[in-house]
Amino acid sequence: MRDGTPTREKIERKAMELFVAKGVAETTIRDIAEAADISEGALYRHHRGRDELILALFRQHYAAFAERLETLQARRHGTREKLRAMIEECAGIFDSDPVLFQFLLLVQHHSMRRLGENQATPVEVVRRVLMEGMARGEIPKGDPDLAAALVMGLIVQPATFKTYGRLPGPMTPLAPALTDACWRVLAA
Amino acid sequence: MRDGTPTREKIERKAMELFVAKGVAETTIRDIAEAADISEGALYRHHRGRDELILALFRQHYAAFAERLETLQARRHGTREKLRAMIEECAGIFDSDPVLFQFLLLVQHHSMRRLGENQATPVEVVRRVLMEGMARGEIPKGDPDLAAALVMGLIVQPATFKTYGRLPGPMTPLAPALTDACWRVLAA
Amino acid sequence: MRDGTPTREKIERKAMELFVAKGVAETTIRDIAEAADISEGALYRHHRGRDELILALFRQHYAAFAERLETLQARRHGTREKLRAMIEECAGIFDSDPVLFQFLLLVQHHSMRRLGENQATPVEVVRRVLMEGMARGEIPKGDPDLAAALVMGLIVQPATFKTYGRLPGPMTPLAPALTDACWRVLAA
Amino acid sequence: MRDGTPTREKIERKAMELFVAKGVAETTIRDIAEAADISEGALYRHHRGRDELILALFRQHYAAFAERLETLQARRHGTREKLRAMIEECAGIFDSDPVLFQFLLLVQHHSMRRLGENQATPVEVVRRVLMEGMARGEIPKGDPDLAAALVMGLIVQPATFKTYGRLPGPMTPLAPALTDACWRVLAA
DNA sequence: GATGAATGAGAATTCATTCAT
DNA sequence: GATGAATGAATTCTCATTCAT
Repeated sequence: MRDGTPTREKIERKAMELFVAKGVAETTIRDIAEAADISEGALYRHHRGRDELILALFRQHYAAFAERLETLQARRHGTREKLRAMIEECAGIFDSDPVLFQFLLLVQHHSMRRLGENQATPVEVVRRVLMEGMARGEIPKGDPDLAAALVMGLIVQPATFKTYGRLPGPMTPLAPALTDACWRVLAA
Repeated sequence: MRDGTPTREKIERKAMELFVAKGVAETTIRDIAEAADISEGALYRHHRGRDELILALFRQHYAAFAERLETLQARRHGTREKLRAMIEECAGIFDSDPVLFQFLLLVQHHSMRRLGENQATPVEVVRRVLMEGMARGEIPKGDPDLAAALVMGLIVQPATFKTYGRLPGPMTPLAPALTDACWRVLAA
Repeated sequence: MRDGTPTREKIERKAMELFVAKGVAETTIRDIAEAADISEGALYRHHRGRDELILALFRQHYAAFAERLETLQARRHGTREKLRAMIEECAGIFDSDPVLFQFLLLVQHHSMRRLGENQATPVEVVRRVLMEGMARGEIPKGDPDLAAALVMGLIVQPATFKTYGRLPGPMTPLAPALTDACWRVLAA
Repeated sequence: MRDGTPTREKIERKAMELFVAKGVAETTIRDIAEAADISEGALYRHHRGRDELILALFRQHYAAFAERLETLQARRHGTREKLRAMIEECAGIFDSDPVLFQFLLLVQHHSMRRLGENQATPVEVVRRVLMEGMARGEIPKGDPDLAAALVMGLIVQPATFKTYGRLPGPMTPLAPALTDACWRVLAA
């Protein structure tokens, strides 16, 4: 019997590419089916519908991304070192799989509202690292949510600039500078 | 004699509210007409079509916003002071007209690609301020685009957090802290 | 401005004809639009969707039918006379608007489940007339629901036979015989 | 060695249940396959297709039902006794296999049109019994089709009421009353 | 000037049936 | 013999835009 797994993967990969390239709302089922080289109807064997596909895609990668960051930070010691590792990872993903990165960080708004409470998120990981850093006295005490917002801003916005061509080249070489920037902001 | 302007303004205001609340793609002409309390057909007396409405809305406010920042910064002396004034202005808009702020900074991506080269943008203003600061030696020389990205990130991301309820309260009280953060990041 | 009422009426009349001729499930929106000589989309200005159209059609005529029976029976005195009038009315409708009659009595099953408690129904009218007849001692006391079922069966089944061609000719000439039959069944 | 028959029977039984519960048009191949715990494809090993399944189901049970009635009536003497036996049988089926009864008498309309001329039907049996009763002078002469319609109505409508919960309890206790009612109607 | 009915071009979805494994 | 993935043709529904009144 035919195995549907490769098809499912192709659908999801192509869907993500289209979402990033054209926008989620602008991408139709037909677009996806065409890109994945299957019929429109076939898509429904793998996902209940358009919305479910988007959400599944988002949840799945968002959670995986959060987990990668979590694993990385857990292996390091010291807030600065943890931050450095996470930023490097972000930059690495941006360079090796820009579609994924953009999908997670730029396409997100609509999906975020449906994520549910106990979904692991990259923001949560960052926030926790910073809170623990504050607890250990490595960075001055303050609002951990604000701190997380600042760190996220220092990562996401350069990525956005790169996406729109305002900043050239890969992101990885920028990682040390971003880590420095974060540190300066935090080490008030 | 009635003036068509109030209707036009009502359309645009309601459209913006809907774009922010539901998303641009998810907002229909019918939604807008209903919210503005006019018929669908009447909308076409004020705007050529849906796309034109969106673009007009965006261009108009984006340019006005850029101009406000430009005026503000021109009146100040010193990069830090200019930055402070611009951040305070952003925070003020966020607090007094959150719909506008969100429309400009969060709903934007799709429109941005069609903005055309010579459209004045807030990012341009920030970038120029930073470049001049570098030229005058007030901040260390570096990539002005990267510097602009970092500053924008430190403003936009906290705003995003506030929008999604991750950070409570108004934005204005945060302005000094954000200015500080920017300064630390820039004053490498 | 164009008045949509004639269109709405045309849609509903043609829909009913098709429902009776082909069956509800077998009738598509396209069928209806074609028969009513409008575009498919236009249908949605008049009804929220297919299901709502069916239900509206059913409720509206079912209630009107119940009301006609109610008015008729209220004007008469004596259970037998009331029954006679109602049966004559049914036969009259069957002959003058067979589509309506068939729609109400044959197409109904699915809709009946969604009718809601306080919907007036022909069955209720018949049941009440019989119950009052029992109270007044005009017919022997018994289960009014069973009595209503028997009366309905004596009307509906001949109508069904006529519909399928098993019984020829119009229904009105049959009315006296049906009234007699009802009376015999009830006057146990 | 496994026999394919149980599977076929399971398919047909589940299909009938679904047809009665949801309606014929609303029941999909997938529904049936799921209920019968087989794959969609496997269904086509037992039936040429959906329509064929429905028709087979109907023909088979309709004919069997007619035959049961025929056998029963043939064993009895006197029209009234024959009627009594048939009504008791109907009530018995209604109580022991309500799904079958409903399928045959309530879900039928669409299938009936395709039944073909020489298909044995319960209505035919009833009609013949009544015609013979008229010939033998046991009941007054009249239109045998009308008589059959009246008898059918007195059976089917109470069953319908029971199905929709308007009449409570099993049907068998009602059989004598229904036989009486038929007799009164016929013995004009 | 305004209205909202109507159009027409998709969009998502469903589903009987076929077919590779 | 069985499976369930894939197809393709409908089907329902949406919506920007036009147009008669």
